[in-house]
Amino acid sequence: MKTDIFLYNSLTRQKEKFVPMSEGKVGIYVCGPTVYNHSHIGHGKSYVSFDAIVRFFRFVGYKVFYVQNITDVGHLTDNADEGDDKIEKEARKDRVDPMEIVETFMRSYFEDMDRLGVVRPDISPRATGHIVEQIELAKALVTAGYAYEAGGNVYFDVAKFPEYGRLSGKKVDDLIAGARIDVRSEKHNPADFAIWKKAEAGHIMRWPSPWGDGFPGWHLECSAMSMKYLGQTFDIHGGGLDNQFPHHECEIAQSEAATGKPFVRYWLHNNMVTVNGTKMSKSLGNFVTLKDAFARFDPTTIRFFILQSHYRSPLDYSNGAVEGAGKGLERLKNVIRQLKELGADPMAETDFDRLPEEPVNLRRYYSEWLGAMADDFNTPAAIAVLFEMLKDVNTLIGSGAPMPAGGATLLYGFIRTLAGDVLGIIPSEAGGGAGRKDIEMDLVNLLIKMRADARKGRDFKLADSIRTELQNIGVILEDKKDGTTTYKVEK
RNA sequence: GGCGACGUACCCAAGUGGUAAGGGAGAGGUCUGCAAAACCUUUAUGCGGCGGUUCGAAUCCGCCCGUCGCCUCCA
Repeated sequence: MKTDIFLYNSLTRQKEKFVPMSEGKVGIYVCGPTVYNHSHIGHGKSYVSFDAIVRFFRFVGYKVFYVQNITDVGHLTDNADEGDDKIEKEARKDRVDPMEIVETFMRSYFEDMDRLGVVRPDISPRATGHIVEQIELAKALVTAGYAYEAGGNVYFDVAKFPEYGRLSGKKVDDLIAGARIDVRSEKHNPADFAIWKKAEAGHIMRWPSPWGDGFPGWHLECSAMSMKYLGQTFDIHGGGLDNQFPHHECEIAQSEAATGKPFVRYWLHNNMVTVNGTKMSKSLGNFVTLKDAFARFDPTTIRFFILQSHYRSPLDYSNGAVEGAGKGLERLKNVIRQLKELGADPMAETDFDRLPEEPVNLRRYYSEWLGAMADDFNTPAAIAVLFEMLKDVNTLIGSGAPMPAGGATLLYGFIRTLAGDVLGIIPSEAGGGAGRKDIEMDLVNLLIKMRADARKGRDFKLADSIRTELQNIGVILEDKKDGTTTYKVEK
């Protein structure tokens, strides 16, 4: 391992040194989306954050097994016990099969994540694909006396699990005191939550079970699937802070009651996104979808914006803030472009064990970057280190001093690895002159040549006209010091 | 009402006991036919307010003010 990693464990409310269960390996489960709508900027923050975390673990040398579920049944509109199934509700509205809704939005989700540069999980298990496992878990809980059946529903008996509330810092008594009027008298205790729901007549998504036709409760899937793929006890469970209670609390209760073993060793929770200062939520209807954001900003800019604040800090989304981030990112991209022009070999591997201190002190910058990331994945601090390094690189390039042999390649590889491979904030076509191909590229180059001729003849009126007209269709020309002109395509 | 976070320059945002990172914007400069872009320099004696602990606090403690979140679906 390149370094020890310290992370903030929600369970103990303090930073702890990460010690894996199995040397060199780490198992991570992150709560995935319920696929009944397009993903919003909050999903973006959550999955980009965990993507950076996973990438960093891999960079440091861990073999990571990353599981992230897709919720395609059981998530109700009101809470774990009441309301319609979110997916089934959408399906009714559109008069389609629920699985069509699932398919549509699951694809939409992956499409958005791909654009954000989120590396796909190793497994994306779906709740409907694990009904058997969920029924088995429910049966085990009933058998062990932790759950009971009532009218075709199965509830977890919170009173039997004294640890309930530990993760979120809540007391069952307080919950009961603050609970809404309990209309379901069949529950032993108002705080009990459903692990299996009876399917009423007309309910589309249903499966046979020992308690009659029904469907699994939302919390149950994460227990069943995480333990199936990662074991009864595993290293890291992540998710949004809003799921800490009740979702994760319920997962712990179900899992530990069933196995008698600790469920998760480190809990990681990312903070929420607000929009112009207020919370974004589906019920308020003020959420910004990622597709909305992409219509305005480059996905890499969104990713950069997200990683410029800490995953445990709230993030306020506003056009101005993202624009500012985008301009900062341009500097990074520009350096990449310049290093390419200086002949950097993009394929060369970087040896991080043998970094030079001259002419840029890469050894020091690497050490600082690594320290920031290892300290609870402090991506904003890590990015700041990269920008400090950028200043040195720019000074070096601007000084006109000869670049040492392999210098451009080394600097390029350094940035490429830390900013690109780990943080994912360098788009794959970074710094390339062209954003379009073939004939369009040739046409632009033709116009550039015509403009160069006009300038040579001091016909600045024509030259400026060409520049302006190109700008009007989104092609920005930039005259270089050596007399050449490059262009970039505006998003 | 219960629980928990947070409040750092014009904006965004690191920093959890040793004397304020980074980005944007602004200002000055280099370059340029001009422009754009790029690059360089610069911008908080102070970290919501008032007390306290300490040789020393943005960092710890107390109170107050303000914002946000969870307690009901949400990443």
